[in-house]
Amino acid sequence: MPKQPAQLLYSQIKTDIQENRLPVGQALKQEMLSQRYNVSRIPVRDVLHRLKSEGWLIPCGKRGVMIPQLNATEAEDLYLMRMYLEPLILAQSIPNLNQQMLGKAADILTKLDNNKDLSIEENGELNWQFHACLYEPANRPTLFGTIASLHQQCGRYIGYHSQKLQYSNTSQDEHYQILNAISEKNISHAQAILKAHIRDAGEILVNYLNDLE
Amino acid sequence: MPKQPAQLLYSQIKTDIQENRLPVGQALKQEMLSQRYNVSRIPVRDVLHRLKSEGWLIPCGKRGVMIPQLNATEAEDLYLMRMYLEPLILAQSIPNLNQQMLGKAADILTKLDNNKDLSIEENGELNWQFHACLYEPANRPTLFGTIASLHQQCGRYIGYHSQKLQYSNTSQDEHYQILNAISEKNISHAQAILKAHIRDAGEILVNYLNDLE
DNA sequence: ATAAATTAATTTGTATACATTTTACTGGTT
DNA sequence: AACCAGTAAAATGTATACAAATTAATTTAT
Repeated sequence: MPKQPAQLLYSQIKTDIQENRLPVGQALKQEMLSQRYNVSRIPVRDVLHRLKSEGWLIPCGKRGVMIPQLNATEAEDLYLMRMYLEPLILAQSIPNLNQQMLGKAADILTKLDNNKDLSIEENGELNWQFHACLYEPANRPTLFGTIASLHQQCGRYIGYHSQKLQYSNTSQDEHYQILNAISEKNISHAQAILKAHIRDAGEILVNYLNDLE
Repeated sequence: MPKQPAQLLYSQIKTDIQENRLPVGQALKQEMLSQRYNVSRIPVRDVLHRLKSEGWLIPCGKRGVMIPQLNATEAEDLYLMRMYLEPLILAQSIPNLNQQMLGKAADILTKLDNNKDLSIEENGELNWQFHACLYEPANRPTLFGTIASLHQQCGRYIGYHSQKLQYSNTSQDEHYQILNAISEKNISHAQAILKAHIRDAGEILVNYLNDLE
């Protein structure tokens, strides 16, 4: 999908952060990265700034940036926000949802069921696409954008630990339940299941992160 | 406060957007901006990217950016999110709040009362400082960061129209009510007032924006 | 005359070179 | 031995120059 060289660099660095191939907790040197990926420092700087604004990097010292340690409180915050914002947009989406969109969502779930051996990123991407196609009909670009950004940030946590977390089975069950409630246009029920779905995933992740120490 | 040249550029461009000194709805040319502010295109590019990620600019065509038209739906989304997120962080903050912090908040309200002829930015900045000093004790950097970003984006709307909106009086009343509920450690009451406070401000703004057409 | 295609222009993206700032180190003093 | 100052090294920020891409204008064909 990404064709421009800088877009590629962005994906590469993000993946390398997600899979722990870059040093955590110490300043990332632009020179080092530009050599590693064979580009000049200019696109590196662009990407670092972008990743910082997206929460993948945090300030380090007066000017630098670094990869933040995984942190249970941050994960808790991310899921807390999702818990409250996603039911909001779902409520606005349901009146606009048609059969075609429900079908599209169902197809994504089928894909998740069938391809059991998806890579971390592919799995996360499909999961997001499912949620996204439920939310897009709401026609709320700003709300949608914030939610998308929260999902992105969750990706940093999910990605690396998904092997150990493996809550995908119960997660899929809940996905189907949400879809059922939506097709019945039962807004408050759909909201409740969605909220519980996010809370469950968040709790598992937060507990896991707390057990690391 | 901003000392580095690029930080200055960032503030300048943002202010010029807020006060309508730059063309809305058409591509912002890097060359034009670099001449206007007497810097090279490199820092201009940095600032444009940053402002885009913060919602002050949106994509325009395949590569450019532009200043988005003020939009009632966006304003509604921003206030909707604040309505749900700020009570969350307030609940986590109240147990940690001490007298000193309450005093600091009260001082800010006094400043808002006394200096009736504050500039748009100063007023908005004080308003944010009041909210921020209530939320910081929660020790929730991620949640806090998202809320701060939402306030920033609201600034684009408030700033330009605050003369005509002038809801500052009722807004100040609510500020004091919130502070009272907090000092009594009545979490749910404080949350309810805060939520109503945000809803009121949002409704006034959204109605105003809708009347523009 | 309108629409498609090719070419010219404008505009953005990237590399290299240089200036400024920050960080690390060395040497001297208490 | 610890701490501060001053200097050297490293890293980031910025300017200029050039390449790639997009947008516009012009030409050509139907």
